[in-house]
Amino acid sequence: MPAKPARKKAEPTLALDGNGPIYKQIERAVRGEILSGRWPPGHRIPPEHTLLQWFSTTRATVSKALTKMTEAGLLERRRKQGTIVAQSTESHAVIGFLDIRKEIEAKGREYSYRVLRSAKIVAGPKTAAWPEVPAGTPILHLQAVHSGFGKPEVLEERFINLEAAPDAVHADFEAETPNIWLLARLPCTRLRHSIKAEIATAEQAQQLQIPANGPLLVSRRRTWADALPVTCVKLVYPGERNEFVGEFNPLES
Amino acid sequence: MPAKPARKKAEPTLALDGNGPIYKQIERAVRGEILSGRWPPGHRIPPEHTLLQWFSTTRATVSKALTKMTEAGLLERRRKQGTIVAQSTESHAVIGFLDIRKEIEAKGREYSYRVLRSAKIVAGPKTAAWPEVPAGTPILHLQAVHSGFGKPEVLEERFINLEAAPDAVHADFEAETPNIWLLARLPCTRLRHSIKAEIATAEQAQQLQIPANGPLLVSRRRTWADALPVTCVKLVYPGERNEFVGEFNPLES
DNA sequence: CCTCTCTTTATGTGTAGACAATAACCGATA
DNA sequence: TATCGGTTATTGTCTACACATAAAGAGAGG
Repeated sequence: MPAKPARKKAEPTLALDGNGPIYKQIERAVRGEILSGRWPPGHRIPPEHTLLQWFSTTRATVSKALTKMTEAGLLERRRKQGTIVAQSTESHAVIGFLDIRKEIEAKGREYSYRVLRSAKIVAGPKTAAWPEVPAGTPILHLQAVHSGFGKPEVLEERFINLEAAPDAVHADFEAETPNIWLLARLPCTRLRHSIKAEIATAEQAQQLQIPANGPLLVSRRRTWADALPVTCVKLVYPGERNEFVGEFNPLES
Repeated sequence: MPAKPARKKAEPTLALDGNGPIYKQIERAVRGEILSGRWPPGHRIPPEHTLLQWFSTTRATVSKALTKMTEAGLLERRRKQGTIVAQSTESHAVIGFLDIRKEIEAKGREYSYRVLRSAKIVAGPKTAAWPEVPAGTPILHLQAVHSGFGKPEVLEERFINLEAAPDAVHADFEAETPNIWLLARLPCTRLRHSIKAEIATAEQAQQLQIPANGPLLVSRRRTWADALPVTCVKLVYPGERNEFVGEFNPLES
């Protein structure tokens, strides 16, 4: 005798849209709840067991969708506790740091790289920006300009740890930029970078062919191969002409 | 009659290290080959079928490891064609863009947020930095200062689309910064930001209490909720005192 | 009241196998 | 030779199930 089903939960039981793989449909459905605010930050979403019934699929598929969203920072999952909507939707952003050659060529300009100075030194006061190398370490000190159509675009000042890359003294960096040369030889297992703004010195302004005291965007990067410091590079961009742009789309991937 | 086995491949058949989940061990093993240069960019790695034999596991597990690395940009996979090591080992980096309040409080300073100006305007020449809103859209225009111990740290100029967030006119942004306020109400589905260097105007220098013509780091962000532009914000940091730092460890996750 | 243990819930990881989709490859044919 | 078509290798997605692991909660014993 079928008595009144006595609404068990009255939850709307999300629906799939039939587009593409099931795990992506689940992702869209859940994301829709979050983005619409129906599932606010901190909300505990139904457990996998419930979702697999709503969507008539298996745990592996539901889990794949939720795990992906967790990696994207949209959800937080804990055993026993369940899955909750993450608190901070915005946290960090990705910025493109392409190969400078590609950057310049992408603007349709002919690329050239010219080494202004190349000297073998030892770590000391000159490498103050690179505190990780012990004083006395042999270092290759490079100063160079990246240009497009002969017009200087970026200044580069680089230190290369010759204990990590002894061959660097013989390399032809006008044929292959140090960045590329190093990457091809030594794995980069750690990278640290920073960005700041500075005012152009007279020398920099002249080298970049910009007015004196103009703004500069300075990017400094240090890389390691395992525990061994490999290189420290300072890239100087004219502030007026350059902008680092990043785009982040929480909806995808 | 067992003839000489005639070395089939002589491939070293990578080994697992026994630490943690199998798929992570596979990840480390493969990453090791890539970072060491033994598998250079463009190299075709053994198909899943081979790897699952090397590692005595199943396709699902191998696939999980490789798919994860693909999402991280280390590999490229195509049906039938196989899996190859991605060309650009270095491509982009993550930069922390935390809540300014947290940034300042992390330095141990007492945070305060003061609204300098708040005006209801319509989109037009004043919102040139925000081309996505059609002219005539009602906009809330805010100017504010983030301070630590009373000392100005960051200038903020913000536009809020009142069609997206009509309540913003009544919000008390000194109690809750616009960033937090908006995030709690509207989902951010797309975010676009850029960084550039500028020279402080007299007014900015005075507001930030820095010398005139000093360097500034300018970050501009625009966000969308689905297709609807929500806010456009320009954050101005004194270049001397601030640095955006990011750390990236290709070995993890 | 506190602490310990047991149970329960939910996610984390793994196995085994299936079919689908894609694109390279190879052979047959015009 | 060039093109068409079938075969095959490889990844993409899914089902179904199993056991491991973390943590909350309940109950027993002090």
